[in-house]
Amino acid sequence: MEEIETCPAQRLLKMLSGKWKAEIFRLSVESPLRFNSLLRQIQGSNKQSLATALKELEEEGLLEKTTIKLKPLHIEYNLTEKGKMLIPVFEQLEGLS
Amino acid sequence: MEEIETCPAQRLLKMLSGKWKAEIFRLSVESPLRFNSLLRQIQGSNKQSLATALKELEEEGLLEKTTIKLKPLHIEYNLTEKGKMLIPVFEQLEGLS
DNA sequence: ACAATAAGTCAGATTTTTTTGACTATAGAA
DNA sequence: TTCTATAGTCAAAAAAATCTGACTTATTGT
Repeated sequence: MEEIETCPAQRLLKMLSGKWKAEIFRLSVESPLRFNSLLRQIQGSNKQSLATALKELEEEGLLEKTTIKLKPLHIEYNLTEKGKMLIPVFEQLEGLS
Repeated sequence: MEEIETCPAQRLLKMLSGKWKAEIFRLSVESPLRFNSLLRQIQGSNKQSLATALKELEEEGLLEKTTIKLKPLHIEYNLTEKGKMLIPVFEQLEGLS
């Protein structure tokens, strides 16, 4: 079903809607993310949902996935430039609470 | 099921999540809202969903419902002070798109 | 008096999101 | 070589959100 976009902020809001995305985003501001640590950090969450959220955040261009080819060869998710542009919005939001 | 709140911005984000809330919020910035007009303005929406969204926005303290006891006796929804505080967040969000 | 408009509610159906549990593939440690 | 960790995927189930259509009650307009 095609959704027409009427409200300009809606797209951005939608980007961060979903049960775990805001939390993932917040943690990504602090440091690079790794799948299994996230799973442990965000209690109540589950693999599938995190995997989906990460994939979507990636598709939206807020996070980028990198394979670190060092010592213990692993995968990292980092905020992109676009993602970083959202930080002030979050800060403002937090200022209101 | 009890949800624990970890991310500070999450509550605010949740306030405006839901298919129609952002749009309703945006329209409320422009002028007071009336149920049936909203229903006509927001194409694709439906009574039930709008009723629920309005009720929730009210509970969250972003909108307030007033019965206008004049000429054609009707009901209006207006942004509260709290609601108005969110305007700059929306503006910032729109600036990014 | 009669029809229309406003502002809903209610139950049930449909859709979307989120969760569960089982399973996979690769790397490193003991 | 066996065990553990990482980083997932897949199908199915469960839960949450949204939509539909019928119905309501009060107020206006004709």
